[in-house]
Amino acid sequence: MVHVYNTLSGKKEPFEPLAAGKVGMYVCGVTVYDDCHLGHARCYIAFDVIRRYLEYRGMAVTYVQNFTDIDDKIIARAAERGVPAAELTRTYEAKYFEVFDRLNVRRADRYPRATEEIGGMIGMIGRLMDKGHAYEADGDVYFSTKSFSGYGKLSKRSEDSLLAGARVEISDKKRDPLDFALWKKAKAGEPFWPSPWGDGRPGWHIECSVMSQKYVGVTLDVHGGGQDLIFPHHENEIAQSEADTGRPFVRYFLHNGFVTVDGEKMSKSMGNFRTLEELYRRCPPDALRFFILSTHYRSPLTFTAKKLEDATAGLSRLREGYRRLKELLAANPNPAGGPAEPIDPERARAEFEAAMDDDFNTAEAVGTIFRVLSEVNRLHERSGRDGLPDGTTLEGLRRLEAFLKQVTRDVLGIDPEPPAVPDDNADRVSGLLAERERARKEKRYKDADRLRMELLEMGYQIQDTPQGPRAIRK
RNA sequence: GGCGGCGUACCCAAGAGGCCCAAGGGAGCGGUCUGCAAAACCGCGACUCACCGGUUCAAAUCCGGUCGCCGCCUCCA
Repeated sequence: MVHVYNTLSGKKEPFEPLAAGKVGMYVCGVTVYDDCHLGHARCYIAFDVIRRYLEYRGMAVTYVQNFTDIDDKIIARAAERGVPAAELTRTYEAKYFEVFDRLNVRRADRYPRATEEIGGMIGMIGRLMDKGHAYEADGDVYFSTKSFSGYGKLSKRSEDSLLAGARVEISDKKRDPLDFALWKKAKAGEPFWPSPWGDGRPGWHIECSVMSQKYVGVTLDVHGGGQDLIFPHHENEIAQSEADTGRPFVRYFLHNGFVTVDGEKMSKSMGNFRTLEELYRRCPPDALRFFILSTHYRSPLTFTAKKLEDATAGLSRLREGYRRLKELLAANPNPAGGPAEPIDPERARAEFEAAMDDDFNTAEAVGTIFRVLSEVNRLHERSGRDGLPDGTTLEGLRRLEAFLKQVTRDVLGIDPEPPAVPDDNADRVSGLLAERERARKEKRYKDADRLRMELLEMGYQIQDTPQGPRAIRK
């Protein structure tokens, strides 16, 4: 049974979707006016793995993620660059896919754009006005937070405590400082759409209420995003949607923790963010993904170059272990013997599932994988000397291999054996390798060492194993 | 000021009442292998979970307090 930490209750709860076996999931997407950074990566990797694990558990998941392609920042950035807003947003949408494909984040079933759902938003705003939850003021439309009794239930704030913050935008158009904009009157030179309240554009929160309802359903099983969206974004979405439909908006609210850099939140306003493109120049995307999954998704994550290196080393250890398992299978044709299994694949699976069932604890899950690989390595070591232990069959190892491949590649999204990139140097490398072996046999160690250096400079590390030398591309 | 989170070995990070006298990764050290290395593999590693009290037969895990760090309350994943 999957358990998830629900921000609504502040507790872990058994995960039971509204319709058994079907999960409707909506995750707040990016505002497309700038490059994506590590914080985005953490969020979308977390929800990617959540989606993958629910599918692994046999559920059919509908996953929708929006693009916010109209807002103040977009307008400002477009003006700054002298390009139309729509051109700017399309550029960054394309870049979004570029960087997230490389992180092996599976694509959502749909990526609705705010600008293509204006009609639906006007519809919902109209319904909210009819029900007395919204009011028009000089071309703007605001949601009346006082009209919705559950306001504050997600972020656990009372009206008083909200007001005490006193950082709410001051506007004399609002009847109450906590009210938020559903529709904003157009200023000169801004993109606008016609509406019953005059030309304007939607507020930020309304798009998610409208698009999630349209593409996922009235009640979402899972709604996700970063912790910074809890207030006001998700709080406001609840108010809009529940005031509109009278039904629960979300069963399980899931929020990922922040990425900090040098002890501070990484964000656009801090100017300390690491774009993904930038990071890819320093480490492979799969190592970055592995790094992110090494911490539970709700915990804070501090970025340092050292941690990235540690993760890279950890990932290659994982792959080396998997390679050895394959080697074990290939090199040991089914020996005669009884049914004894050196490693129990079912136990490995049970441990992995227990970790993931517990609020998608990928850090623990990765630990279970390393534990079983450790056993694989020991077996590999032993079999190198004496062959597989008496009474061993390969059936269990085959199942273990299938299990490892499934959970690392399909659930965690990390291929245990990444497809070999074509290597133009292959012939030359094996030539040099053979030459070095000859030199070693003839005890011309100076020559052998020179060849080793030569290969290293080409980017290949030699591993001398009992089975002969191998060249590993760095 | 209000709300929330975090503090576990040299670094990172799971664990949330007894399975823990605490997973896993990185680094380090010891060993195997090697012509020597490197790599790889194996082994070792916290009498203890920021600190102080308390509850309990039993606490890293619950409660109270203290200290330190961070986030949200304003656009933000």
